Amino acid sequence: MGSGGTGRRKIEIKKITKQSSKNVTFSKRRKGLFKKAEEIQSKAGASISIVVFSPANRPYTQGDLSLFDAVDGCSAAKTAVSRGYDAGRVGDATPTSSLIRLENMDVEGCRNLNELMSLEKELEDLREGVIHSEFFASI
Amino acid sequence: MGSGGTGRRKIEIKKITKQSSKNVTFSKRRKGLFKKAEEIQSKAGASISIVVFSPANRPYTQGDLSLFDAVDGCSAAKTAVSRGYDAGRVGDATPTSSLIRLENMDVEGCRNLNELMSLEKELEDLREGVIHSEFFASI
DNA sequence: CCCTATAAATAAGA
DNA sequence: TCTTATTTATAGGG
Repeated sequence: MGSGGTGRRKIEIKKITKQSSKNVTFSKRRKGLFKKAEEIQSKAGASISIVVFSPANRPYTQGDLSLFDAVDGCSAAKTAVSRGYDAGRVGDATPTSSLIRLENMDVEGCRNLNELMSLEKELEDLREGVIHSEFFASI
Repeated sequence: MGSGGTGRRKIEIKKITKQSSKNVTFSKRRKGLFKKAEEIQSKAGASISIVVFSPANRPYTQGDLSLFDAVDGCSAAKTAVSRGYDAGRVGDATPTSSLIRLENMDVEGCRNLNELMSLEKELEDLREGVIHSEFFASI
């Protein structure tokens, strides 16, 4: 024994224990996220779809994924929305694909949605300041 | 005046005030949801994509939407995951489309992913009970 | 899984 | 937009 004593088994246990609590954190927080998503749907009347890839790349989803097709139906708009409101961080799944998609976008077909999104951004900037106005009605 | 006194203007203001606070609720909660999604990504190492349609059908997204393609790449798997882990509530956008998609699924191409998901479900059932095990490592 | 102390989100008021 | 009382989420331990 003495100064060594760091058997293989001890190291293994330490590593796995850390991973285990990381997994617990992921599980609890994913559950919390999905719960909040459901609340927004029921309390505020929104429609939400979520895809979560776990640290081990296991997929979890909530909501009808065809909601994504509503955005997906116009790839350019989809990419634009994603880039406009995104923090830019994606994880390690497919980090550069939105750039690739951007080059193949159908600009003509997306005109209306893009205009909608410009309007959205303007409203987003205005919203906080006029939130109490009695004549501001649509979000 | 008397017992009437409910002028047109008064009714308008009341209606818009209610809608306004509903919008405030939606805005605050959407912000909170996106914040939590970012936390799970940074703290737990997950990858998340979200699409939210506001009560007025305005789209908000977070994350690289191509994550959905990773699921979307196999429609059957996508639908299966959605149905397996979903609460079943979708809002009012396209409530039945996942059933439609199910009929067009490419079963052969999805074999591996479907197997993965069966395994996932088994693990999901087991996970809570063995979460403290030193040899249970992957979520 | 449950419990609970602490931290975070949020609804309402101004 | 800011503040705050209250509700809700979560980390850590059992």
